[in-house]
Amino acid sequence: MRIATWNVNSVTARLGVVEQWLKVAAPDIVCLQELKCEDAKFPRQQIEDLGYNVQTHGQKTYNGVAILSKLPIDETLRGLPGGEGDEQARYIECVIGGPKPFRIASLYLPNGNPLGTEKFTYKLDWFGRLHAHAKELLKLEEPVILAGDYNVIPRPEDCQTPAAWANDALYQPESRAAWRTLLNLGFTDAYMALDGRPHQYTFWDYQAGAWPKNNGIRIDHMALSAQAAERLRTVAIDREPRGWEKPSDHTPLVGEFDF
DNA sequence: ATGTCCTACACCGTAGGA
Repeated sequence: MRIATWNVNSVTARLGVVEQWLKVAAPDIVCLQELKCEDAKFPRQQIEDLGYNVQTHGQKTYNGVAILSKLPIDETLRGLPGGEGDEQARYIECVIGGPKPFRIASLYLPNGNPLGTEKFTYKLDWFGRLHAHAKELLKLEEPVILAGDYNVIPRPEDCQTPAAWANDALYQPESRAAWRTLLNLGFTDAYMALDGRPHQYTFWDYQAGAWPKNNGIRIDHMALSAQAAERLRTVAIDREPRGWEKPSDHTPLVGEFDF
C-alpha cells in the first residue's frame, strides 16, 4: 500500500497538478495539507472520480487538511483534541478499514514565524497538544501514521544553509526538540528509518530560484507507531511534481507499507 | 533570505500568510 503526504498550497489552484500526480503515482492513501478552502468548495467529485474516498477538514483561505483513500474510511476525527476555541483546521484522523486496518492523520503544524510573537507560542502549544494526543494513540497499540507538514527542519543537513535558517521558526531549538519529543514517545521518522541521506528536501520556496538552486528543506514527515514502522517497506521523496507547471512549493513524501 | 504564489475583499490593487 502506497501512502503519501503532500502540502498542495491550495487544492483548487492545484487541482490539475493533483489529479495528474494521483494518476501517475497511483497512491492508495494521500494526506493533503493547505487546502485553503471550505469543505463545500473542495473538488470532491474530481477526486472521487479517480477512485478515492474523501474526508476533509477545511476552512476559508487558510490551512485545511484532507485524507484521500482507495480503501473504505471507517472513522474520522476532525481537529486536534485539546484546543478549545482553536478554529484553525490543521488536523484530521481516519481509521482505514480492510483486512489490515490502520489509523492515519493528516496534519499541518503551524509555521510559527515570526519569532517572538504569539505565532511561535501557538506552534509550540500545538506541538504540545499533538504530543498528548499521540500518547493516547500509542495506548491503542495499533498501526498509526502521523503524516504531514510539520514545519520543522530536524537536522542541519535537512537544509542547504543552516545559518540562513537560524532565525526561522522551522529551525529553532524548541521546534526541533518538539519533533524529537514526538519521536521519543515511540514514533519512528519514516525517512530516517530507511534513507536518512542529507540534503533531500520536500519544500523549495517559490522565491529567489530556490528550486533550480536546490535550496530546499525537509519539513514534511511521517511519524510511525511501532506497529506501522514494522510494516514500512520503502520511503521516497517524489520530486517530479515540483518541476511541473504551476507547482506546489512542496513535493510528496511516499511510503510503501505492507498493509 | 527573497528573483513568488495564493486568497479575500473590494474595486482592476493591496494586505496577509507562507
